[in-house]
Amino acid sequence: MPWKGEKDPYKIWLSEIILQQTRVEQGLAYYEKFIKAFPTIQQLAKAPEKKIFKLWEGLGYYTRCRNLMATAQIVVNDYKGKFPATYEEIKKLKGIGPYTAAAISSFAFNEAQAVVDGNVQRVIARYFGISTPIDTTAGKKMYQELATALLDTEQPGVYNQAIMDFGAVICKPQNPLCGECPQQADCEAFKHNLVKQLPVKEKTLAKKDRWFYYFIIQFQDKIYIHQRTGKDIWQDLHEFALYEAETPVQTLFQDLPFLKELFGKQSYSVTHISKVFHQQLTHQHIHGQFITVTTLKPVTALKGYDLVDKKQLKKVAFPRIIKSFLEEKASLAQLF
DNA sequence: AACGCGGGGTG
DNA sequence: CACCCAGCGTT
Repeated sequence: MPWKGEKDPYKIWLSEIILQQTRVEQGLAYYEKFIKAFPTIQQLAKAPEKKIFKLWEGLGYYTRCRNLMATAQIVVNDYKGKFPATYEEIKKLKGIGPYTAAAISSFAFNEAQAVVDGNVQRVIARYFGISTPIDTTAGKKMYQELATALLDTEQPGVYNQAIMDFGAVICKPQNPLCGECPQQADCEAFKHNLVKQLPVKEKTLAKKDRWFYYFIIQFQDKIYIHQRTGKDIWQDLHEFALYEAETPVQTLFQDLPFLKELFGKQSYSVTHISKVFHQQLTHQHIHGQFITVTTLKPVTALKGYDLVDKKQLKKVAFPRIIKSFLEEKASLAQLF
């Protein structure tokens, strides 16, 4: 992995933000794209938002991207482009919590801060046979304290790297390699046959279904899109005119009140209806359908929307379900 | 303290 | 299908 042994705090920071709740194999290509496009934090700081979002497209947890841009600005403007060098200063930056601050300060500056991520929690819970849930305040405090006590303060960076690698390679979530584990004899979970049950997590959230109907409103060779705001999913990504329903729509699309209100007395025609697309999020299942509507005049009721040429769509960052639709053969045929 | 945020791999 | 991933910010 290109960030192993890396000492440039910019590169370490970028890799750690990308890797938050993200598998190394998934994040690697994004890291390489970003480093290639923005070799320094100065170049990242002056890049247009749109370009950065487009590079982040598909990676998920999009507030990470906005925080990335904010932190690049802060480092360039308030720290003269030099990344702050202590845990406390680093942790003040946007999108950087205890884990990321510990990672950057130990890897780049050799500060004695213990990283606690999912790997470390799992290793500690098993090794010491601790059943305190990892997703509670008491649990987080306990694992952080233990990790801090275990830290090799002479070489914190190497130690942090090692315990995370150990968790990722040997002490894996499922089917850990206890047979070849050098710590087997001292592992409380192994002794008591509790490896499979540790670590303990307290809450499991229910998954909910949502039905999204995207109206691709075409006027000449242009389509209305807007950027999502608010606290819902896909923060800052773009989308078409959205009608969300709590249950699947049963009526004919051309009769939908949503459309009638949008167009008022203006005429419109539904020219294409896509199949139903699906996107699985961690706690939501999105059912999405795309309805193409053609009109001869601009739609004044679409406030906050941009009328964008179809050819420009490839420069815009969309959620995966919209990207899937745009890349599907039938969609390409009817839209372009 | 509880909750929400993505997309993808694994068994 | 359930689980989890080099977590964080908001309420």
